[in-house]
Amino acid sequence: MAKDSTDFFEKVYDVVRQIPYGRVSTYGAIAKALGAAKSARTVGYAMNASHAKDDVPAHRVVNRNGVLTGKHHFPGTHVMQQMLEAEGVEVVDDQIVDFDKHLWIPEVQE
DNA sequence: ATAATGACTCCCC
DNA sequence: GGGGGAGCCATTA
Repeated sequence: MAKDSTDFFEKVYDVVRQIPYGRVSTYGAIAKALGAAKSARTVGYAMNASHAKDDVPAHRVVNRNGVLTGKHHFPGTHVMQQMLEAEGVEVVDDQIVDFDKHLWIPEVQE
């Protein structure tokens, strides 16, 4: 790695860090904010490396349906859900309740 | 450079 | 409404 390749990750981390407390965002929204709307999948890949950054709230990032698709990548089983609930985000069956209300779009809020 | 993988998304049946 | 297949992009082997 090394190189500017990490720059893409940095951009993803930067956006994720901007997600306010009690709010969530989607891979597509983040990818779009980065200028690569079709790189939603790549954003998820970047999140895979987000474990190295303890300041990246990956638990606030879900798929477009508001489903905790990446919960399996967390150390615990319901860690991601508990974290969201701890922030006031209601989660049921690995899915965020009132996702539209908790949804936060970087470029719009930006 | 090619092929395979993945925390996604869209289109079709 | 639910399920299956293809597309896109970045990383790794």
